[in-house]
Amino acid sequence: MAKPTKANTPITEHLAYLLAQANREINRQLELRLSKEGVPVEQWRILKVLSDGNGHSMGELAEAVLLNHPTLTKMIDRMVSDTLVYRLQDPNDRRKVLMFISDRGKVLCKKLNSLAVDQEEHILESYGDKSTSELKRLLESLIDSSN
Amino acid sequence: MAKPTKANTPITEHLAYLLAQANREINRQLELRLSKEGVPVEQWRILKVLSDGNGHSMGELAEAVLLNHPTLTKMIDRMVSDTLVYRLQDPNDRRKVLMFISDRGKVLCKKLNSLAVDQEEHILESYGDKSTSELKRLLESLIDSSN
DNA sequence: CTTCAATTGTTGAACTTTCAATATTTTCAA
DNA sequence: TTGAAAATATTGAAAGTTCAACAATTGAAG
Repeated sequence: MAKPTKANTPITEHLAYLLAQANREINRQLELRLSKEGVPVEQWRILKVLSDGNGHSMGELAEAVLLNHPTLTKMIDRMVSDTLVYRLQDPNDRRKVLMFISDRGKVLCKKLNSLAVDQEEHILESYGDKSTSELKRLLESLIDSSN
Repeated sequence: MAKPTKANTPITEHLAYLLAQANREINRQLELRLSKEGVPVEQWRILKVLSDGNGHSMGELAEAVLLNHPTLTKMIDRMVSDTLVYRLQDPNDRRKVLMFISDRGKVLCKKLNSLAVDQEEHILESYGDKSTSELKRLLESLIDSSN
């Protein structure tokens, strides 16, 4: 008889797959709401990170919004065109560029936040308070354990 | 005093963000392993779904491997070129195309499976048995509750 | 039956992302 | 202090994805 292994496990039982599936679904829902303002999820993330009012370098920002470097550069180009954010050279380290949110960006970010909160509330309703916070806890700890 | 809201919640506390972050990290690890065989994660998923030996229509497959339709068509084009899979018209419904895995595809799939199992075991080690199964359970139930 | 709507899959154009190479500035060791 | 290595951001070409339109087939209502 063959040795029992995990090799033939259906794909739906792999953690990597479940994460991809859940992410896809939740992201789709969020995308749908944000599309009311014509903004991709990544731009919302950028605005949200910048909305502390401080300057953030491109590297820092790329890490925070889960984009790699060249992709972020080009997305920021678009957002600068839309005057949602602007660039300033870092006076302390002239290799760096510091990104700031504009007034227009702040206004948009507020609208987006409330659309996103809508979604979180919708999830809470169908999925439950307890499951949600437990899931968040486990995800955080998974991320920690992966570094 | 301003009404307390969730609007200013840091992005790192949103479920959508945590999912994206965890997915990105786990996916990156898997990608790294599969790159030993020069295969993207999506192709592994396709091979795995087809490795039941049955024919699967493009629509069914797209759903299962989390790709949208045109993207799958073009990825399958590449895999047909690499003779990992092949197309047959469905005799019962000639709108449909049925995809099958080739022998070469089966051999490759086996190698990929063991690379993926490696990863799952690595996660189990650092993250723990209990957390992993609990996380899987919660993800499944989140996906269920989103339909 | 016949015709019109729905389903299934592909295609081409537009857009986005990625990889590798580049330019600039800073760091640090000799 | 100088020169090599590291860090930071951008660019251009190649590759991939997406959107909208299309083609083919089936289903179903009149």
